[in-house]
Amino acid sequence: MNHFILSRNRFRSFGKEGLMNDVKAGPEEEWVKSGEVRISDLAAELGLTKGTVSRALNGYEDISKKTRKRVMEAATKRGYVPTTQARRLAMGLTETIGLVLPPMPSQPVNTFISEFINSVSAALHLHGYDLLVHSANSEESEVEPYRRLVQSRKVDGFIIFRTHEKDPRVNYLLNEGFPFVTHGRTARMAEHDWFDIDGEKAFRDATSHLIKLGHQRIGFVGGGKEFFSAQLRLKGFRAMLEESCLEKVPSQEQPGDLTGQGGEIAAQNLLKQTRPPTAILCANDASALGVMKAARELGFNIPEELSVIGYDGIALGAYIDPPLTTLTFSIEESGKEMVNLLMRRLKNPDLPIISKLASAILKLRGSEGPPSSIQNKYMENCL
Amino acid sequence: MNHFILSRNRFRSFGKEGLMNDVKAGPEEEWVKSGEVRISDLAAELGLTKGTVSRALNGYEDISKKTRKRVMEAATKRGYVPTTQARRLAMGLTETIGLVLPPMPSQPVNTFISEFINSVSAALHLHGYDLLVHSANSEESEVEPYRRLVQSRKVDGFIIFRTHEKDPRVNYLLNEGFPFVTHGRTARMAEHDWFDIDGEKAFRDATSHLIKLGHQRIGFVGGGKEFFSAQLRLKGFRAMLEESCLEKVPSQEQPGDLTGQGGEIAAQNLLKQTRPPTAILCANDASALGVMKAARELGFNIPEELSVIGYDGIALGAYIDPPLTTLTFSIEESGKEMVNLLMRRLKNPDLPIISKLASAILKLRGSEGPPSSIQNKYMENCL
DNA sequence: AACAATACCGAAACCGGTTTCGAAATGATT
DNA sequence: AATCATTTCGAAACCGGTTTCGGTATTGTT
Repeated sequence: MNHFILSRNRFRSFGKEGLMNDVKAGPEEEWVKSGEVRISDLAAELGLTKGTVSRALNGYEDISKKTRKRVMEAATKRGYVPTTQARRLAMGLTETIGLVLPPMPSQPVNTFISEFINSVSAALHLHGYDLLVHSANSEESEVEPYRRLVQSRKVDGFIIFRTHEKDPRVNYLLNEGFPFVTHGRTARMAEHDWFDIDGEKAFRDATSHLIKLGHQRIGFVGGGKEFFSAQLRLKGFRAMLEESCLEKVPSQEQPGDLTGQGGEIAAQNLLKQTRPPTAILCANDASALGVMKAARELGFNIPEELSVIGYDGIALGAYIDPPLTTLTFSIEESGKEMVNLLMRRLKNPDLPIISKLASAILKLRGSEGPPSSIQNKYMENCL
Repeated sequence: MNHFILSRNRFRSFGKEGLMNDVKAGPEEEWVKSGEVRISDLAAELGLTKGTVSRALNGYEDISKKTRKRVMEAATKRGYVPTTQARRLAMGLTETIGLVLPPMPSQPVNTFISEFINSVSAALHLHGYDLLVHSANSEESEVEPYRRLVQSRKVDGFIIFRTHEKDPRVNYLLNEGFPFVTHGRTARMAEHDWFDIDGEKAFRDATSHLIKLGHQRIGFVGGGKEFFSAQLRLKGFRAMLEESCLEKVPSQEQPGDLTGQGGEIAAQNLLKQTRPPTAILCANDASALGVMKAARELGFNIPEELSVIGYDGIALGAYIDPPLTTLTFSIEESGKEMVNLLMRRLKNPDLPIISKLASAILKLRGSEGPPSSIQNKYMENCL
């Protein structure tokens, strides 16, 4: 339990001796406690200066093979691991990336986030970087956490997700010249690296799929105007309707908020109309679940009387009845790609902006099908 | 974009001047770029030494009110924020807590994790601590990430969740004398602080509820022997069966693995028996969803022919059909409590071990009900 | 053998803070 | 006014590394 105490200044004087006594030195001179040896200890033991030891360990060319070997062996034998804080201070970087969680909605249905954190963290680790996860306080401004992390120099860069079209976080970081990558596009996407899923194409595909099944009145549950991705999904939906010469009924586009509850409300609005849609596209799986719940309660059978398609591909969707058809993409790949973009930027801040657009695929699981009565008049007109 | 460069040694010489030129000094002497002023700059500006400035800012008693005020004002005016890395190095602590994510199962249904991270992160922030999230590589030993983080001194303590009865992480950290708190109990729980939900009582309650509804053959889908909490839940289940003089049929206890898929398999085993259970208790919600899926496919109506109860209270459970009855607890409270325990330990490593046991409550949502045919013979015998 | 080139390492500054210690300035006491 | 106690601050060490610079010792060249 002394680990914590030993590292404090006021007890510094006992530090070294206390350590020595504390160690049960085995017959082979083993050290049971690890991480308590400093570079100066190594240097003293080897009769070198700490500068030399440091250079030896870091592969500098001006160290002879012999001493390098000696240093290496002593280091592994003593279990030397450099103190991260000191190394980072000296090198002027934190080797840490910040990820700020959005304020949790009251109904968190976000299996996405944990998967995303996991993949980002794993990818960062390959580059020797750590992930600092910060939670956003819903009372303060959205940029406040970023500002704090930048000012206190706790991170070298950010990973931002759930972008808005006009994103204050992006504005702030661009203004500061601070490195970051977004998951999702913004109005200023030409000025920063980004990774995104082509939601527009995804929703074109999904809409097209529904149209081919014979649907003519298709509803849409969006994800809140503040999210740019939701806008793009709506755009794809509209574009495909237009292409197919289907009527664009404004009342069939509902806002939503990416939660189950939002989906519920949106579905009620859609289904209580005199001519309700025969299919509903949802901006994410959570709202799709809300839609399905509302539909059940209003007596709509899925998929016979109502087709539902979500977006995100959450695993849970496969376990409900009927299993949710959804647009999926690899979260793991997303995390990896974003980390790659960010690492590139950190290594060389002056490289040109790059971006990557991945595509979602439509995973048919059973919550969609042909409408009960098929009428082809519009189709014929168009083709 | 020069933020990154300026902080590097090789360009240090331009650093200061570069800053000054870079700043568009407003009429009121505003600094648009923040965080580029060091304590030595402040000291020079005020004609003080950095030691004095530091003590003034940190509220030492040996600084006159007048100079303290001068220093404070200059600090806020210049937007001075101490460089975290330097402060931490000097103080010998990292102000960072580590959280290692378990290797993600192929079917991640963990809305729990993101909520937990969120609440822990928020609670830590109140104490000025950061959260370092690390992902576990499934190929290496479970303790390896902890060892690395300890040796490189990246964190001051850990938050561990999903404990095992004999938990190698706990063993390692206890051996190192390194601070941590667990979410869940272990065989050595007398030696470390822990927070847990009383899963035993929760499952007694749930079982009791089912028995009162008239169920006599109740199945159980566990969570893998490796998780201590799953064991305790099983224990509560068994205890209540015993109390009620119901037969404890071994074949009605299935292992499971806390995933939807595991629940599916377990349910198939349970329901294909000649006398299948009329109710199934699940170690978590994810497996409950798997159970419901398998039940549907085998033609069991829920809740008429089969009652299902889960554990975790994930929000998604409310959106399926029927809504999942489950044992819930406040994840936010869990996070807060654990952080409190850990902070107490960090402040004073020698305090006695304490623990906190919270209780889950049974949230009835509709996936359980009386069995189709009620027989009371066992009940009578017992009472 | 004398000299230049190279390999190798020590000395010292530095990163940006915190904390200890002692000296000077101030105030209180006699 | 002299003495002593307090306030207040400067000087310097320190945390644990990294990196630059320069000086020997060694090697290579003619």
